[in-house]
Amino acid sequence: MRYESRILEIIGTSRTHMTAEQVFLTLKQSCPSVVLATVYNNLNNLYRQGKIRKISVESHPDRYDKNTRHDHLVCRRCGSLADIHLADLTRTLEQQTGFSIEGYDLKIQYLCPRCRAAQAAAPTKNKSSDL
Amino acid sequence: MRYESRILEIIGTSRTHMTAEQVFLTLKQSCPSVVLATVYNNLNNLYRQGKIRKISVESHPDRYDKNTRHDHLVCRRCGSLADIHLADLTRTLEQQTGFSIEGYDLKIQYLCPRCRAAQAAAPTKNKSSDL
DNA sequence: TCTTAGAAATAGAATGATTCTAATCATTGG
DNA sequence: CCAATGATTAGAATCATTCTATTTCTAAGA
Repeated sequence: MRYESRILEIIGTSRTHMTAEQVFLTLKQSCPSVVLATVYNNLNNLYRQGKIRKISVESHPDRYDKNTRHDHLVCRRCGSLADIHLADLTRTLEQQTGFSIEGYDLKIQYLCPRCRAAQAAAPTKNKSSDL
Repeated sequence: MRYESRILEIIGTSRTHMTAEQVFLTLKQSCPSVVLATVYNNLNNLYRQGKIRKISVESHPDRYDKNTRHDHLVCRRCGSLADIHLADLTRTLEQQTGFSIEGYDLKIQYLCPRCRAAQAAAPTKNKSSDL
């Protein structure tokens, strides 16, 4: 896993939620010979090892995020993701479900500030960008 | 939207979380001429209208579910989904985030009873079935 | 140092899910 | 009866992701 640490670094330092493609393009700058499949392999390994998170938003490619405990705000209009740190629910959920749980994903749908503004101005439909 | 109500009915009465393909196959029994693209169109419309839910589990095709407020248990081994009714967090989340929120998705990772048993018996890796 | 086994990376084809495009088919209002 | 509009169909196209086969590395022994 020659690229693992580099990929981990890229994801760890990114302020956005990158797709495999974006990770690939970034990595390619320092390692021009790397190939997309390798990035997928590495991302999957890191994910299986629990070192990164994988976030699927309907109708968007999967995104990867550092593994610190936090939740996500998802804009229902442009699909953009924002991190948010909320109280940990693990305890509560274990009590409520009666299961031993391994984790959870909480995605909150809202209208991001940008889309809120856009919608106020003109109720158009567009796909965006800075996820 | 000739098929909308029928599709809504199929999803509403299903005890499982169906993929577009499964909805298609079921619908085809009563409407043999229907086509997969139509099912996708209808599902997307219903989803946009907020009449059904769309659930994406990494590495599995999207699944559709009735729109009653509930959460999901996702087996990290076989990807199966189970419904669970937990207390509504909307209020709490609005308070904590400071945003007006439109909804949320809570997916709890666990090991489903079947996989728990399988793992106890033999720690094999298999993909399963009854989502 | 040379050899080799196993792991990882590469290239590119293949797959699977989903969307798109264009053509056809109702249904409704005029 | 005739557009006009919107839904459906067929099938191609796209996009993300995985797979297969081949090659390259690397590290451990001989």
